[in-house]
Amino acid sequence: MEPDPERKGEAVRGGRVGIRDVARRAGVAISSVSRVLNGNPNVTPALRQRVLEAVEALGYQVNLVGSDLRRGTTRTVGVVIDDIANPLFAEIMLGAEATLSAAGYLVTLMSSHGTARGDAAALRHFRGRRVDGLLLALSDDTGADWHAALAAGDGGCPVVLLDREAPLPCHSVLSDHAQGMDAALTELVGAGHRRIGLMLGPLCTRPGRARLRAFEAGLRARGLNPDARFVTLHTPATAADAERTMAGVLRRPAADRPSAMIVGGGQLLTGALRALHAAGCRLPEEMSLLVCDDTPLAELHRPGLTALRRDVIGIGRAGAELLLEAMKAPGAEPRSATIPIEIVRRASVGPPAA
Amino acid sequence: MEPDPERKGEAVRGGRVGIRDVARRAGVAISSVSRVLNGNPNVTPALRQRVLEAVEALGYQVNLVGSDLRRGTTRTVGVVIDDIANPLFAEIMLGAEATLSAAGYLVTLMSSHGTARGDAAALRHFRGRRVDGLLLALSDDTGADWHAALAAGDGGCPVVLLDREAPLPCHSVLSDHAQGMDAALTELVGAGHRRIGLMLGPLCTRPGRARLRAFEAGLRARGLNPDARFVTLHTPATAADAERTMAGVLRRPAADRPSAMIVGGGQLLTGALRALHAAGCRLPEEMSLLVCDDTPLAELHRPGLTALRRDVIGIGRAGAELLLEAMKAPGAEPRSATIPIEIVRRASVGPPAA
DNA sequence: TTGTAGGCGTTATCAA
DNA sequence: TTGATAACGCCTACAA
Repeated sequence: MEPDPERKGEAVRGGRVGIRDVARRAGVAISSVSRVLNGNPNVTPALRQRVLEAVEALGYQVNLVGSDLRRGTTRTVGVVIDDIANPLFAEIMLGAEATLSAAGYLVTLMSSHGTARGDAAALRHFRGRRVDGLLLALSDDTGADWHAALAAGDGGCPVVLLDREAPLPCHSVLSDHAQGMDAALTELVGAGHRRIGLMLGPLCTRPGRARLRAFEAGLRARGLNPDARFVTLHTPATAADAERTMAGVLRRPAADRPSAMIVGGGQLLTGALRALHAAGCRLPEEMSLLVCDDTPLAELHRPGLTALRRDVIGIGRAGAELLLEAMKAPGAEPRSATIPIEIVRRASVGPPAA
Repeated sequence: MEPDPERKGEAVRGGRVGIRDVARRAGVAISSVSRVLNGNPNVTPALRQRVLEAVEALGYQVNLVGSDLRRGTTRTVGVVIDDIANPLFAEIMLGAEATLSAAGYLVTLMSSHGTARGDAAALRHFRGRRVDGLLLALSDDTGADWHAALAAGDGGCPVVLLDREAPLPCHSVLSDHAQGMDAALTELVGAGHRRIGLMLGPLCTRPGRARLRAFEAGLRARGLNPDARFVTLHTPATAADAERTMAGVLRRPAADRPSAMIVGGGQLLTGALRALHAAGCRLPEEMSLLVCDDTPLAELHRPGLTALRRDVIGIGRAGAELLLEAMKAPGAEPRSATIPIEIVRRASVGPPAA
């Protein structure tokens, strides 16, 4: 079987209709088809008409891979998220997408499953596919590998970090966790608590580190000592993990456990509440509870949960805006936006039992 | 300024290091670099060594766009989700990603913002970029445009619909909403309810349609008539919208409003609970509540919310498995998996007040 | 206004 | 085992 010269490349093409087929059918040059499809004004209505008919008749759809390759740009930005189950994530995306799509960019997303490997795979995919920009909430911002990729600078696309940090200056949107944690401690200590516990996610991203640091510093500044037994890290921050931790805390005699707990974001609250309910622990009579992120669960739980809140949509929006600027002026000085955190008082904080 | 022949194409290339640069530096042919990078066994260790050194030294990263174009395949599947804020979405992704990444596929995601335009944009992106398969939970499965794209069949990649339906046979994962709604009605009617209200999302996707149909049929089968005043559709299904609806219901005199409400998935529960709390309405004494999807909020709310539950991770897994088969045998007969729904009894359903 | 042709970065075929 | 080369599908000077 000799390859039919009329159909060369057909095996690789997969039998799809290509721009050539359209051109042939319309009896015009390939470049004319391209012009019509890209809205180039220098086209006779008659020619446009014929091309459009051929496109319709053949059901042609552009192959954007060819287009991307030729143009060297994709009008697409990639978002890497560590934990797609985080209740805040949807709102961050909302803010980012609104801004970016208004500017003509498509937004695509990959989850990195809480692992540095996932980060690397997503980065390889997006950079390799030549997205025009990247919004990164990586699973692990402590690795040296992606720092190198950032440092490469030239050749890489503009990047904005979402509550992550790198050893070199970098565009980023940073929540003011120090301020938030301080407000939390003020609230709890003000209510009379001295034994305060803390449940956090992993330390390999900024929120964990910032919250822990602020917690320890804040306690010391108030003349208290963090009790290492009641500060727990959860990697990854699953509900099941948090439930075990909280159950363990609740098994201790009341006098020997924290009178108040601060629970970090992500899925931790779900697990903590499961354990609390299972133990029949009343809030705030038997224990006070303060959550690091405000969610419908925190709001609608009875009693309502005192929580830290930030403008989550604003995080996405700020990230998108920084990215748009960076894509416009790739060389510009790294800038970062800071998102304030406020406390929302509800009913889960009260005076300690003892 | 004449273009320097040594640097031709540099403007378009954007000054990135390419495979040519690596080849030149290593003193080998381009094809040899490609072989090394793709793990082709027919390569001398010495040559491999030199190439790897050059790659390292230049910080070279493959341009997957070129690779995609040449190969005609991407080892990537696209997922289109109507509502990224839906609490179930993360678990669907979890199930799908586990299965697909084990099979060597990367999973990328786009949200379609609850609009048919969003669906179209996402589809154009993914198909145009030649993903190998598509998992679709579109915002609107009633449009003729994407049906045409599906029918095109040849030329398009394999597709699995997630709780969506098309006029032609198609791979799909379908939740058994009829069964779920029937269980819900059995529960409520069994508790003595006769006036049952329903809050749903839009009818432009299957869950809305299937639930509504089953609701009406189920009531009639039990000798009851659905009261049109208490069946509300929400497009899109936002919390604010649901809150308004529920507040409206609660403003009516108790004798003239439903004694039980069934609340659909998505964000509707959040809004409904806000209104219920604001009105100080006690569950189930003053009204019974049953939710169409089980979430942490339903579980941890006090009183616990009776809910319909399905194996959400299983939806993603089933979708991924169907897609893997379809990608292996593109011509195969469309198959569909059905996901059962069960009821989880908690405390929000009781006898009617009157 | 339209056509011709070159090249984007890669892989695969073929010859050496 | 290695190298030269021809596509993949598209866009864009440039020429006509």
